[in-house]
Amino acid sequence: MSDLYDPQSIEARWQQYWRDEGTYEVDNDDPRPPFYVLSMYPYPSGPAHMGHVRNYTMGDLLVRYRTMRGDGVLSPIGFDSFGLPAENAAIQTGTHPRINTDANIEALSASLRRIGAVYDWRRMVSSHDPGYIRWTQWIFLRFYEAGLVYRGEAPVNWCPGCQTVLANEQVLPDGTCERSGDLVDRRNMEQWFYRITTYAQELLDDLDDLDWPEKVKIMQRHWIGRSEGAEFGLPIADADGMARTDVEPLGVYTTRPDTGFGMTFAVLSPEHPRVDELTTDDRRGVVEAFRSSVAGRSEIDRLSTGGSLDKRGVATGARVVNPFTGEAIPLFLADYVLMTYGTGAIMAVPGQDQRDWDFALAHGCDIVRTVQPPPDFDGEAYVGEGPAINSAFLDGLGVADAKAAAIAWLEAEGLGRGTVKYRLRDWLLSRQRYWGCPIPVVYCDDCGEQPVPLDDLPVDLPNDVEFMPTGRSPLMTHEGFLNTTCPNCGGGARRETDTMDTFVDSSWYFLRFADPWSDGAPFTAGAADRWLPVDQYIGGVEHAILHLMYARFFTKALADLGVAPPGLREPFRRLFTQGMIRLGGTKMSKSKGNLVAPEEILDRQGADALRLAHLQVKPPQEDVDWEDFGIDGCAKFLARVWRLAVPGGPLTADARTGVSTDADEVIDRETHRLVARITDEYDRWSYNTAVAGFMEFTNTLYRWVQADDGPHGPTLDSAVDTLLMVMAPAAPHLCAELWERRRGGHVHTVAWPVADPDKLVDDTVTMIVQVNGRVRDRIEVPVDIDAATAEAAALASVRVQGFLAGDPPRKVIVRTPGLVNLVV
RNA sequence: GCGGACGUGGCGGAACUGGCAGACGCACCGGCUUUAGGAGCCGGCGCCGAAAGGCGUGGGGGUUCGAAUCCCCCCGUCCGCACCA
Repeated sequence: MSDLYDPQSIEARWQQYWRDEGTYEVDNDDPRPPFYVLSMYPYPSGPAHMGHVRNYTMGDLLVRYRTMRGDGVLSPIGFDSFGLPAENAAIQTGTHPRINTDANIEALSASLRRIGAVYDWRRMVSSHDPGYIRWTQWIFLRFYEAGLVYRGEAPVNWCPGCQTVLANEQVLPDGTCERSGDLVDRRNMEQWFYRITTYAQELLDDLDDLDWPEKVKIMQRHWIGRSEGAEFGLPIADADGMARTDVEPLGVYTTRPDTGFGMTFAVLSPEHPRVDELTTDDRRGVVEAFRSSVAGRSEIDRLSTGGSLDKRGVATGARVVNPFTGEAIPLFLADYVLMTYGTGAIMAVPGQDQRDWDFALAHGCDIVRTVQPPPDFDGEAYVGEGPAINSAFLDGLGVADAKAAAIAWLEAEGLGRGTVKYRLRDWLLSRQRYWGCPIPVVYCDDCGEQPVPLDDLPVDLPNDVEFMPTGRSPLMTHEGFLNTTCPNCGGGARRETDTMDTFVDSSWYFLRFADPWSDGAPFTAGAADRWLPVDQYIGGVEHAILHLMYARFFTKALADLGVAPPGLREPFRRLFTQGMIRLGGTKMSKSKGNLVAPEEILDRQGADALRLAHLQVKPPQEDVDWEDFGIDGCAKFLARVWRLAVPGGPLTADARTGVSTDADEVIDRETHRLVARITDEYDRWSYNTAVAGFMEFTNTLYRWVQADDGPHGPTLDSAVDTLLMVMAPAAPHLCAELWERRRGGHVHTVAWPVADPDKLVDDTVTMIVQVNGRVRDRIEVPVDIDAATAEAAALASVRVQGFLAGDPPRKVIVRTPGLVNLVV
């Protein structure tokens, strides 16, 4: 063994040790208090990139720290191994996705080990394991049985590049696919959905109690988009403008029922089922032309076009009756009214809605204000608070009161009712691709749609497939897969060829980790009860909506079905979102080709230096530029610790005399302060300052070691040992190696040190003396100094007297023992 | 447009509850080691000023004995969401 710091040799050795010894394996009957640390399920794209390193370094630090604190820490790992990249690669190279995926999992696993991240590898799962597929399908079928899955025709987002449909969440604001970047178009297709909207209210309410970044909670609230309003009918008007009683009224939804008296027209979505019925013959041609011009456009395109409103809507020729005023008002179609929100029809109130205002001007409709704007208001539509006007029985009421009164009136008249709507829509889970979890349903000519019996799971993917350059799923033409028997009648049937969105796989993996050996259920409720919810979940903010919302839905649904413990309402108690790594000002990503490979750094400076650099460079939750990383500085620091701590080294304590000096007391206090400080910083994710703490303490030790009147050997030894303990979660290899050489045994299994509170305060402190808030002197005083003595000491200062100019201070503020402020 | 985060030396950042602004690191400068250093150790390092001292946390105002921190207005950067009825 060399006495020089040689990360390569020690890191490989300890990585092997942790694996061989099973140091971080934890059983479900472990007597220690359970603590579940989880980093987000990675997609295995090959060796780890810097983003992985950052994520898994944070997680690993916590795993090791909590273990030293005495917890039985569950630290599992698995791989989100289904998905398009592997299938696209298969299309290009002809290699089956399973082969690439397995190789990538191996590569990523090796990377994680190389950065020193430790897991209970016995619990590893991958989405494409038949044993995992089985339970993903089992959950689907249980949801199916419970009515949480349905198949329905719906306008969907079709990505021509991916040859599949996408969930709304997977379409970017500019209307392109988040994966391929292709422009998504809109078509009607028969698809599978998870009924996530059943849980909309609970998903919203339960956010309040989660210890998550406020930013993520706000994003989720917005995505769920609860709104309160009223739904009511607009009677269809006859030629005289009178309400017809022989035709169903047109249902509209509004959040502003208080402005009903200002409704001067109404607007229908172009795909509304009643367009044909209501359009008058003279308008039919124009309406049809408008409808077909809108038909091909994606929802996002329709909602984000800024074009002038006269082109974006047409009159139907029909009129409806405003039930508030009894007047007949025109009915239009407009592209921005969507069939998928509310009732697909709106009442338009130009006085209180700018878009309606603009539309009214473009189409010659009346404008009536029903909320009194303030005197200085010079805008057009007024959306603020104010008393109702021109509104009969609502006049004078504020917005909230007027809303309530309007709803009460609608209900009393039998016209409508108060309602709550959500922006959240059901989760479209089917994908027309091969490399995903097959949807376990068959279609029988006689019995129709039939779920696959639970005992027949898993429905696995056939391996003998050919990938077409078109991207069309090979399942659609694979006779062996397609042909099956009906579980109901035993006759011939065809399998569903759609597979599941990969977000399904990541919606329950954290539960499987609790008991991956379970063979009678996806996990045992007891194990889930023990470990869940995850005490600390760690990942990227890019999953703020999709993954986290879906996982929350699954957890709630599984609990309600009795699969998960009934009290388990949320999967992740605490969430930490770490920042991303940029290079040259842009996000590092494979597609941008600006990746910095961790391997070179691991080869040269080692895993501990890379980990430390990630921790030190910035607060963990912030984005960071790769240019700002100080790997060399961290490597240099680690070598400094090595020289200080390695037995027989140039600076180690055994070279010193055994004579105790005053320095012993000082260094002992410093050591206790270090423990208190690092413990606090670890607890609040202040890893960058923790690294500063290691460095400061090391600098202090260096000065003492080289001082003539420094501490004696045992005191210094104890200080160095403590440094190794508190650094062990951050730089595990170096600390394990030095600890073993100095003390024997394993630093990661010793108890976390505890600071003696008495040693955290000195007998004296430096008291600041200010004159008019400016620091003028510093005086060393006893910690228990009283106010009068402190004031006297401040006034006695010669430096201070120079600023008082002989006059007594007008006012004296004393904050013992730290500060005296003299005001003149 | 709406929502959020943020703005501190040459650079990344620190200052947790209103009380020493600039910890720690990088870069730079100097010294030591008989000095081969891209090694090691020690020291310096906000700006102006010879000094005393003054000025300093994006800009402007305010609260306070005291503000990087709290309040108001403005400017700028980044990130979400975006014609949702």
